[in-house]
Amino acid sequence: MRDIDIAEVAQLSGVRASTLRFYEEKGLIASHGRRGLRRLFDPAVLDRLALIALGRASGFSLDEIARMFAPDGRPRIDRKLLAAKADELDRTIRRLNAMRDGLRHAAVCPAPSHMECPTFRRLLRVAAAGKIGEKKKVKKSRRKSGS
Amino acid sequence: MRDIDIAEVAQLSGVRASTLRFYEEKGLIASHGRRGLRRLFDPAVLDRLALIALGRASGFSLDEIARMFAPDGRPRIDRKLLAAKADELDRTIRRLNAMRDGLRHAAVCPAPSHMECPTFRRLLRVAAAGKIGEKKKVKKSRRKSGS
DNA sequence: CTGCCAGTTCAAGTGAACTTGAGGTCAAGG
DNA sequence: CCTTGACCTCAAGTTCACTTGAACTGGCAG
Repeated sequence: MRDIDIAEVAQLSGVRASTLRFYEEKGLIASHGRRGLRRLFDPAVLDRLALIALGRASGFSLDEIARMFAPDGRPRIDRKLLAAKADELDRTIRRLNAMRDGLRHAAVCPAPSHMECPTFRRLLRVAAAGKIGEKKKVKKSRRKSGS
Repeated sequence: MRDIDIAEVAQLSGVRASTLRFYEEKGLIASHGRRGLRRLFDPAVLDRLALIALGRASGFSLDEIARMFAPDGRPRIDRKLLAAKADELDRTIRRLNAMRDGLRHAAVCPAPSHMECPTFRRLLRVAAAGKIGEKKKVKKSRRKSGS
């Protein structure tokens, strides 16, 4: 099963063909040849896509991810950068934990209005602090698979 | 100290004036009047901004946040929605934890290439799974206060 | 009274990450 | 051989969350 076409890559990875073309244009992935005009990919592109997904999920931009690949295409990830991202992620996780606890509480809070609940107000302070301090946010993509 | 102007709100909240106008236009906040043409805000707008920050930080879009306020302006947050968001956040956190561990490991991994490291490959599978499953991502904002 | 400057409006621009549309091509099946 | 349909290219469009620019206004200091 050497060389799979874009439809298959899309199928196997869950990434749209248009996105795959976009990624190729950006230099994030490479097609290995063509059959007629159809791109042919090495199955290893699937690993690469997973790596891209990983990077995105960890807060890297596509450009940052692109920079992680050596010109030759093999991942050459800067370990210092990695450690820094891990730390950043750690801080994000801590804030998210506070958020989740706050939300969870607010969901069952007996106070008539959330504003009257001390726990909720504390959460608010956390949110505000995060915002003023370093402002980090989570964003879910709006595409397919409704939760 | 009744009624503060936009510059003060910006100062106190860390939110730019342009953003405040944008939020007002979107119906997320309201100015209570004007002195000349300058908007005057009730200091309570600061709570509201914190609430907005909280929402953003928890993954709500501005539109979703807007829908959380009753027409009269008081927050009328759906507890079920809150619980759902908390659960979502929880899943995100779990994935982020895996990411962080993976990054952390990759940063110190002795394997010559990350691709040859089983731990890194496991991380890749987590990333791919998350991606195909529900695809959630974290994004940091690019504004002020360099990390 | 006059000018300044921080505020105002409205439209347009930005950047990230894609998606969509129009028009074209080609390998395979009937 | 000819149609078909999946893929191609390239440009433009979309969404989100703001920011920026140009032109204007008006309260307050001097």
